[in-house]
Amino acid sequence: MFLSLCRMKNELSQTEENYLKAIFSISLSRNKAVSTNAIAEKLKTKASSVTDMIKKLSEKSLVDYQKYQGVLLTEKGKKIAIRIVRKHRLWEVFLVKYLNFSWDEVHDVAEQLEHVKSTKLTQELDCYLDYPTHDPHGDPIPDENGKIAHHSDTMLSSIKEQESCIVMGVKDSSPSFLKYLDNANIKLGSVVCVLEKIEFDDSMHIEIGEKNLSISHQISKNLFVKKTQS
Amino acid sequence: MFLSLCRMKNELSQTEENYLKAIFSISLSRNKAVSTNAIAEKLKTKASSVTDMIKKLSEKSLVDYQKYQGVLLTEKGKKIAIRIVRKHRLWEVFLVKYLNFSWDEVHDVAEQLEHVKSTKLTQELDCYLDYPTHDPHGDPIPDENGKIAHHSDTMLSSIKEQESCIVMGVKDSSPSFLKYLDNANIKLGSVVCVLEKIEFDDSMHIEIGEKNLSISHQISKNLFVKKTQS
DNA sequence: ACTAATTTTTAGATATGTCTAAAAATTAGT
DNA sequence: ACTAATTTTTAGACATATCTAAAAATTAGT
Repeated sequence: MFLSLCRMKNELSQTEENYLKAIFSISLSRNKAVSTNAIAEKLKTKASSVTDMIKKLSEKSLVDYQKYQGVLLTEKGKKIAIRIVRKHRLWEVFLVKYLNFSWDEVHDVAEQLEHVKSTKLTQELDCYLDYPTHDPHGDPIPDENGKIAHHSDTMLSSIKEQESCIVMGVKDSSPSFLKYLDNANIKLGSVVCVLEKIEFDDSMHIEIGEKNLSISHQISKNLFVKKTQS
Repeated sequence: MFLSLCRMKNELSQTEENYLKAIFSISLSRNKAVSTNAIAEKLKTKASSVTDMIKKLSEKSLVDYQKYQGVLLTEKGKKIAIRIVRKHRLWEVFLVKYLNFSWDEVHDVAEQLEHVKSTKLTQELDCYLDYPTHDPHGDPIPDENGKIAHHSDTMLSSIKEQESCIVMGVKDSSPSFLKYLDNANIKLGSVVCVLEKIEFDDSMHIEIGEKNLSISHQISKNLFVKKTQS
């Protein structure tokens, strides 16, 4: 018996899945071929390891690859990547909704849960959670067919003085940022009014839930918002 | 960097965890050192692979091992094995209770979920499920400190004519057996009355929920029961 | 107690995924 | 356009976990 179980069942290893996810995630921002270095940085590994893995994924027709030219996911690869993102975000919803996790705690556990293989599990979880469209950070959850509701792309930093908006998601979901938001009582759905913008450092004064607050540019440029229709 | 992530965090690989679980499971029935062959058979691998892994586990003080003499779990190893069993069974309860899995479908998925590492996850899941004491097959779920409620050890086959009992668990939890039970409407908690025992083939006629049924010895010797106090 | 059968271990390979260091190709600066 | 800097790939190792085949130890039969 020379084939591993993964190969026999046509299943991917966790590592392979993580590479696909990383390539998918990077190609969302820059829309051209993804560089070896970018993948290495994302996965905290070395470029040489990435080259090796890319060759393997290329042989499985999950990525299009030409030496020195970076990679792009094939349709097949993209489908798998989206399926993993879907599972990751569904589990995040589950952890927050039912298991008392806060939004800064879910990531590491969801990173593990996303690799559990069972179509029924994903479907039933989706149903149990009542088909959520967004995860606890406001990121959209792909549906069963891989369709992704597109994200708000307006940042709080671009809102003008005296305008109001609703917090739709976070661009940075590092625990430190999320804890800051918790502390400032900024949540998904919070209504924010921009009172004053300081030209000097791009910070702004905002009103949120009866309270006034000063936030740095670093904060405002990491919050996705939707302008309120007035 | 020569140490893998697992080693740095003092975490075990899924394979190592599966070996501990297998050794634990085997040592429950025969209470002496567990043979290399028995482990190999349980894990569907080769004796030589088992020897290699045992050496590794022995170096980590998870098993006591002497060449040619089989292995026993150390306290530390046993603790870890029990923790994995606990996680496995909690997930089984979750899958049946909330995700519409039947008792013959849960095993493979739970085998994957049991390796997810997060103390908080296990604790919160336990709480969410309302601290169940038994999994869907009637097997006891170890508590947070590793205490295991001991299992009923009476088999239906040992019940005398005209005596009644309650189904407490299954010894064999293969899908085919579980599907048979579903079909015959035999569940955990079902009240069974033994009407007649056939000496020739050890089969028996039973009454279950207003209906009469004939079951083979193969069935009756795989059902754990508790005699009803009358 | 001595052979025979079985079990267990060792030795040497294979496959996956990683790394370092050096070579090759690409991109950027003048 | 030509060097210099950067990026990417190759080559060779290493660690984990597996296997086959052969050797060693144990157990069982007479």
